[in-house]
Amino acid sequence: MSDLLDRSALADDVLPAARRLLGCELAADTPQGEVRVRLVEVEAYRGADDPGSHCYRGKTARNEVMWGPAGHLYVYFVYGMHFCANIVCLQDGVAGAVLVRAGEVLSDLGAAHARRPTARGRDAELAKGPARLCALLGLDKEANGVDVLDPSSPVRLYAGTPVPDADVRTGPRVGVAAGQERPWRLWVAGSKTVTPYKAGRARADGPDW
DNA sequence: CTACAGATGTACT
DNA sequence: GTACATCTGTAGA
Repeated sequence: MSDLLDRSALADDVLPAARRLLGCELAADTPQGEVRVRLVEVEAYRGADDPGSHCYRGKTARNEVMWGPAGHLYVYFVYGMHFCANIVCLQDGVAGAVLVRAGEVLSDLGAAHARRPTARGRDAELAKGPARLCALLGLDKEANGVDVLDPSSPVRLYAGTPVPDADVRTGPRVGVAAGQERPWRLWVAGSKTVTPYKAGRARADGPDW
């Protein structure tokens, strides 16, 4: 058990925020009890200069919370089927968020498998991928805008155990215009729960953290 | 591993 | 209408 993450860890810029979110623990109340995961893969988005961001074209009803204060959830529905969750970063009025892409289950595995039968008993598939992680934690449009740094919220973000620099890997994003190859995807080396597809090539030499 | 079908919100033309 | 801006599950090799 650990304390909630400090909100200031998300305030400065999306890349250091993403770096800090690795190793944090996201917990949600579900009918099967509290489900908790350790974040092992994240991806940073910043509205102003990222064509891949939902906010690149400005504020809409859908992406509104991404423009708000840090520490809230931005949950959106995609492809008519799936939910994905971001943790909002930066100052109120500035669009930025970190997409949570994968996690390792820390809570009861039986309950987790009951929530995600399509994992077919494979622990590594419980929360591998942003929509799977949302399904596991029960995050849907009801969770949009929730403050995960409020201890009374149904979804909470704990500081967890920081990941050493030596274990952090970064990769360029794919499908983004040339010149945007900044290491905005970060993951924990060696985790079996990281989405391997669209493999941005791993690099141990990140920016100067 | 690769391929593609899935069911349908959101923002665009 | 159409593409999709952050996909998943299943089938088949």
